[in-house]
Amino acid sequence: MTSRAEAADMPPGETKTPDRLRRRASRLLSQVATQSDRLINEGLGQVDARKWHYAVLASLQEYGPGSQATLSQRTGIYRSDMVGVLNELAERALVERAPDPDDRRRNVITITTQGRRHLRRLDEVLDDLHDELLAPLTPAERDQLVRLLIRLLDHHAQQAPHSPIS
Amino acid sequence: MTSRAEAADMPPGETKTPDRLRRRASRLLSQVATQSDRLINEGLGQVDARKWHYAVLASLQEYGPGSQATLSQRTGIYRSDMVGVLNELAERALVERAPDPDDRRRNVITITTQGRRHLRRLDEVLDDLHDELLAPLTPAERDQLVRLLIRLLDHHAQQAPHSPIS
DNA sequence: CTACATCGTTAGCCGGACTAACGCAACAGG
DNA sequence: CCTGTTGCGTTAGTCCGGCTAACGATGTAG
Repeated sequence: MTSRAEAADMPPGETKTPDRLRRRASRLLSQVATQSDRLINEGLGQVDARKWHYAVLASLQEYGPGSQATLSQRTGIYRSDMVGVLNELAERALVERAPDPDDRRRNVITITTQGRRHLRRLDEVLDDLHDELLAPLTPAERDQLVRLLIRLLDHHAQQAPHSPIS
Repeated sequence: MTSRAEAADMPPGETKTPDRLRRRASRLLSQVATQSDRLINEGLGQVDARKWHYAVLASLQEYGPGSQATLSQRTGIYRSDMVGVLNELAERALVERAPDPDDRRRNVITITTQGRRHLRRLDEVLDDLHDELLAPLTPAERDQLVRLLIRLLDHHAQQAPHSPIS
């Protein structure tokens, strides 16, 4: 319908553009995302971290302390999974989980000094990993890619379940 | 809670961009891929299909019949999962699975006429879905995105496990 | 006081990527 | 001809990430 004219009525056996498989954005996205995830997970694994650790720590550093629900929205991590992530972070003393005196249902999560140090380390590691991930692209292209993805995300993040901020 | 405490322990002169969470390509990729997957799955679900069906059918149409192992490489679907996909396709008579006389270990998979018709339908559906997925982008930008992703994929697909063609 | 919403937490589902192992067939070399 | 190796299809199952459901404790509104 909304594709390049070519497919209207083709004899059976003829194709439109020869590599539709390769060009379908959905396929590309999921495949590249898979590669990316593998890379990031392996890399972060070597410094005893997971990508969620980064998300939470960065969110804390940039937007300040918050309840688990808040962090959940900021990072896009489900609050059911947030529990485990915060456990891991608390174990490592990168984060402090204290009951909120003003609302005893909540925990206030604060990043510790160690946490900040660790975050800096993770930022370095991630910079390197992204260098590897985006190796074939020039800086301008990397920027372009990021911009495009952000626009897609912003467009779809609205009516998404749980609709995360980032 | 939304206190932009940044200067907290930032070494003077060295300022991180404030929304690193939002700009990390790895995060963007996985988030957009998730949205994309949701969209595609829902859309295809409404015509009793999965994205794997499309991958296999398109591969058959474009590169001709092949063994399951061949299809596996062409589509990136693991051969252990290919079994199930082909079962589904064969149930629907979109594909024929016949033993290869030349090598009795193999099955030769052929697309049927029904399969070709179904593929055309799927292509339409996918065109629409991609229109929705890429809605915020101009045609030029969509193309740019696809190009960038292809380059990333090609770069990483080499040393990947199972290293699929597409 | 009652009804309802929110928070943290636990448990569990589901789909997708991936591995292990099997039986079978093909093939290469002695 | 036998023998070890490799490729094939299949089964089973692991692991992980996104997501739902439900609970007890707490807060809030009528």
